[in-house]
Amino acid sequence: MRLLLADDHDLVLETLTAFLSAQGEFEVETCGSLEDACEKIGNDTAYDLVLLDYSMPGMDGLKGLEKAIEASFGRPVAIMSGTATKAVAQEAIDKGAIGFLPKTMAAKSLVNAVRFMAIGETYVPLDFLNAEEETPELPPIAKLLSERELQVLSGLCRGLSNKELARELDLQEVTIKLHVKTLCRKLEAKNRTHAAMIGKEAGLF
Amino acid sequence: MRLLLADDHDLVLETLTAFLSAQGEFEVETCGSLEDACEKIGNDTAYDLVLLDYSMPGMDGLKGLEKAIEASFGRPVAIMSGTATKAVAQEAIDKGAIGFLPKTMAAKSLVNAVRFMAIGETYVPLDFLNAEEETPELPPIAKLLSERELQVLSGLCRGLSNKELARELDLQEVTIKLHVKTLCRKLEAKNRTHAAMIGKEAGLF
DNA sequence: GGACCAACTATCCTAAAGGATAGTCTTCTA
DNA sequence: TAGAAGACTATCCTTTAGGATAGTTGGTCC
Repeated sequence: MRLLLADDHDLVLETLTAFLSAQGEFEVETCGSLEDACEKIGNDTAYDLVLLDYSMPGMDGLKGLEKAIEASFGRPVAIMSGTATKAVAQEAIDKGAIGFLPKTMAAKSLVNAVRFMAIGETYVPLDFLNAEEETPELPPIAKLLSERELQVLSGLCRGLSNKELARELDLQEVTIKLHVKTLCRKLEAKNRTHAAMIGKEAGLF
Repeated sequence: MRLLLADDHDLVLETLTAFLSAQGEFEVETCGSLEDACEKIGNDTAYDLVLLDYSMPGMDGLKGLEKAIEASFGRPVAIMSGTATKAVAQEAIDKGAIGFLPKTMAAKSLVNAVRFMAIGETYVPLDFLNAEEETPELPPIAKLLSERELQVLSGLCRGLSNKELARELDLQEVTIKLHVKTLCRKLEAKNRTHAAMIGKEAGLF
């Protein structure tokens, strides 16, 4: 079974290669960028599985995945990552990846996953998909504000005036002013500009 | 020689362990969080070297490094990371780490680095330290603005009024207004709030 | 039903922002 | 050394923001 591993972290690449090779059933080739990977895929006749690191030169999010899939003529391509979220995993699958491997998975599971994917079965670790959404850190500020206030804050962040905001939300200008005031009070902001910055800082918008 | 590896990425942890063990000269123990690492360091008499992943539960930047160093009573502790910058590496050394290992280094170099650090020598890969600073992307917007305008923009981002800004910069309020106007023109912002958001978005401040 | 609350509206007012035009410096340069 | 350019100031004006106070509506809780 022939594998292609692509990762710019040589340490990971080499140790992983050593590990898989030691299983006796895999013939592993490696490279350090998406470009090299596509070239190898194009030149060589057949890898049973291609494993791409998510944060590797040339990847540019999942655009690199699409390129690799295109180059591979339907043979399995999977994504592995140490940092990517559940959402990214889902998107990778949607874009045609045969699987998603978080680097937090056990090495033993990896072997099975690779066998699985090489025969064309989609693989994503269940515990990863079922994990709690890892960003409940957004609402500490969002919880303070009502829905309307969040809409208004969003407008502030886009530099809208009260009048424009009133039109957009189909409200009177005075009402917007009121929301801006309470919003500033809740966020402890000195004015609309400050409020917008606090919202931005908190990662909203 | 006894090593302790701490990383929440099991895949990396296990393959790395397998690789180092295969060298025949290392006895490797592992754990998956800073807390576990500190406990092991505390209980056990002597590791020749402790290797901590930079982005691991409990690390909280380099605060975790300080905790581990404290727990280790002067025995060598090093940081490894796949993403951290040169600046982080420097800071780690400043805070007492015996070394810094990017995951982009070759596995073979790792073995030498580990030997080196275990005998108390500081190790950071030269090519990593000499690498170009990877954030010259700040000035594309900053270059458009004069020094004064940047100062004013900074004030906007802190939610200051023109009057406060005038006091801070020891200028007249009208002058601040002028700067705000030209600044908005250059940034193509509709108003001060929008300008502040653009500045924030661009990573200034 | 009454108390309460949230969202919204109205009127009135002051302060701040935003814009225009003109003028004073200093500094750099043709 | 004239003149262009940048930073700053002055005066005048309009629009917007921000704040206070009071009133309406619709829903929820007891």
